[in-house]
Amino acid sequence: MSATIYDVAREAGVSMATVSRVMNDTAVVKEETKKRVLDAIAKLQYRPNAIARGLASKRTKTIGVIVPDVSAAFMAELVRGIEDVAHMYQYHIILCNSDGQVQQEVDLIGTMWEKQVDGLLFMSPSLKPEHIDTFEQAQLPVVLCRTDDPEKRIPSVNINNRQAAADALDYLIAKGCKSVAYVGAKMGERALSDQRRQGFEEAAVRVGIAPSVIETPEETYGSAMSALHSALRIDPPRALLTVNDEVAVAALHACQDLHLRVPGDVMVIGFDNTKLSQMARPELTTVAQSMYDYGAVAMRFLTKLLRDEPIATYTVVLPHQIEERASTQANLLT
Amino acid sequence: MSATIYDVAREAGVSMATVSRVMNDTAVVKEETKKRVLDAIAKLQYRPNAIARGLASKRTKTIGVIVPDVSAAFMAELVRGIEDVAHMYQYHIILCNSDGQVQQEVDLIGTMWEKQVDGLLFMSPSLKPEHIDTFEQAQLPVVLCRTDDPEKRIPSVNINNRQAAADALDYLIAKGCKSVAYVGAKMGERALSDQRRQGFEEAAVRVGIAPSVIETPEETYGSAMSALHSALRIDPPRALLTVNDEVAVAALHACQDLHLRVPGDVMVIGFDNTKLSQMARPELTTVAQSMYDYGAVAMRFLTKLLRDEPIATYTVVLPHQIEERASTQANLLT
DNA sequence: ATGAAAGCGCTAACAA
DNA sequence: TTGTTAGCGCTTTCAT
Repeated sequence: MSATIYDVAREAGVSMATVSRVMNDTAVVKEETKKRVLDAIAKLQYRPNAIARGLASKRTKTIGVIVPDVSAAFMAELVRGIEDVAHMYQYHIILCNSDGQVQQEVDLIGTMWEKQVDGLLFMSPSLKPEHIDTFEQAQLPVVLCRTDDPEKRIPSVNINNRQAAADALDYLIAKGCKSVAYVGAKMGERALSDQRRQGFEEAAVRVGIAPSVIETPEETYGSAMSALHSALRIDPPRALLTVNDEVAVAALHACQDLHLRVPGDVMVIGFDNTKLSQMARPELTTVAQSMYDYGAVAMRFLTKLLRDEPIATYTVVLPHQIEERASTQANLLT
Repeated sequence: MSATIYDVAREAGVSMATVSRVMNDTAVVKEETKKRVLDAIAKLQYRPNAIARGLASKRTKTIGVIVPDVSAAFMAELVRGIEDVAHMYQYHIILCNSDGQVQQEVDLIGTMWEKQVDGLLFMSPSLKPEHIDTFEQAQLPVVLCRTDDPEKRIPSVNINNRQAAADALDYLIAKGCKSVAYVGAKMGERALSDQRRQGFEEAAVRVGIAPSVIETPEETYGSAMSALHSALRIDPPRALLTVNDEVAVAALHACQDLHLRVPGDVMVIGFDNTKLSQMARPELTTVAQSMYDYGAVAMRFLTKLLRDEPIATYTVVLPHQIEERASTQANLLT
């Protein structure tokens, strides 16, 4: 058995309260006593039991992180951002994958509650009433990350996906593209990918071009590849705006296969600015938002909530900008 | 405040011991009593406090996972494998990033100990004596994953990197390549990338070709790209065997830039079979090992340790095989 | 089959 | 400045 606070107290000839005090720096302790305690701690190789601590103090210094799937490259970057900031503030994270399934998500929120996490970072393709109910029931500080709550009931960190898609379209129009197609899947009604598509469609109407959409079963490389192969065969648009970088790379390759040059014949613009966008040939122009920052900001937001720091807004909107690379660098206007 | 076991006991008109019994199924309880307890639980929306449970039972159903960096695509896949199996066995994971720094790793092992995790999954570029000491001190069941312990002191799950690199070389030789260069960084002495390089060098000597190595500062796309640009300019080898898929994609593009055709002029073979290998053009031949399985097997191994299940071997060696794709599909022999 | 009671290792009043 | 003493919400003997 390893040493307890009681062993340290005895070794140092003080009470356990004093040991607790020097460990947590929660009250002034005489220098000399403090030294004795520290020595005892070192001698016994004492490590406080975080579980006991959690039970007594009702704070566990751990936060729950629920994501659809860490193995998606951009999610991993985002989680890294979360973990780094958590570490800065001495928090640990319990990571769970939900596969975006509501029942699974609800269950996980429940278990996080049982685990007495101090707070929750929640990511989901789209927020449902069940989620809200469970949050309420668990009485847990929650920050949504990359997950939109149209009614703004829960604090959240997002980008303006509608605007971002519109910006991307404007950019392509300015480049001289007369026709643009959006490439993405049809997810739930409020899903992130839907917002991007809507942003595109609205902007298309605004600038007076047809809001044509190439639908892919899933938003992955393979799925997009087959959808694009058939879609691009006849009358390909001048530009492709894709829901994410992975689909954009599929677009790049589909064009190649059909002997359409990028950017000469077709321009391609991705979304998310993942590492992938720089590992493609031609390099990919993409709507940039640092995934790492996304996670970092969300976690920082949660620490503010947990430490009762003043908060300017409960609905953080992160900036986005277009990262211009080779896949759109051609001048069609001349 | 939410309900406690005591509230449930009172509501059901039984003692808390009985409530505990029905929750944990740890002794026979009369059907009728059980029903009363279950009803009370439902009525009060009772959720057991996992922290209190952990303190009393000394088991937290939590395992620590220490990785160099989740944001590396293959690590994320591996972590997903861990989490899925953990979930199957009702464990949760606390995920930490160490950036592969020994001090950081030692600190994390310590905090995981404080957190009373039931076990540890440890990944590191190379195992140092400090790690072993800390494991011993923490008295924690540990499984190394993708981390070699040459002395076999700690249970581990690995592939045979030496053999895998040798196999890759043999494959290229059989394809008719007369010269092959290895591309990778010089990491620590026992690092995984070093084992791959050594396997290559030994095999090269065996088959009688020069063991030429192209060294990259880091094993990333950008870093490899610049190293390759200068290295391939004069007298490029017939084939490139790279330390991982990311570097392999860099190799693909570097060749392209220098007007070397792949696989016609230079064959390229990667390592790890990440999603990336299928998203490259030409698609990448690679030494395959499912990263997901890597994590899943390691976690399953740990559960065996924790449940005292019989264990066949403490040093699990996962199989690998060459996944043949376009980047090596040319016949040089005719 | 059920209950009573003693911890698990710590924090946080409250005293002194 | 330090010590005493209750708990925190459970599990787990030991009785009954």
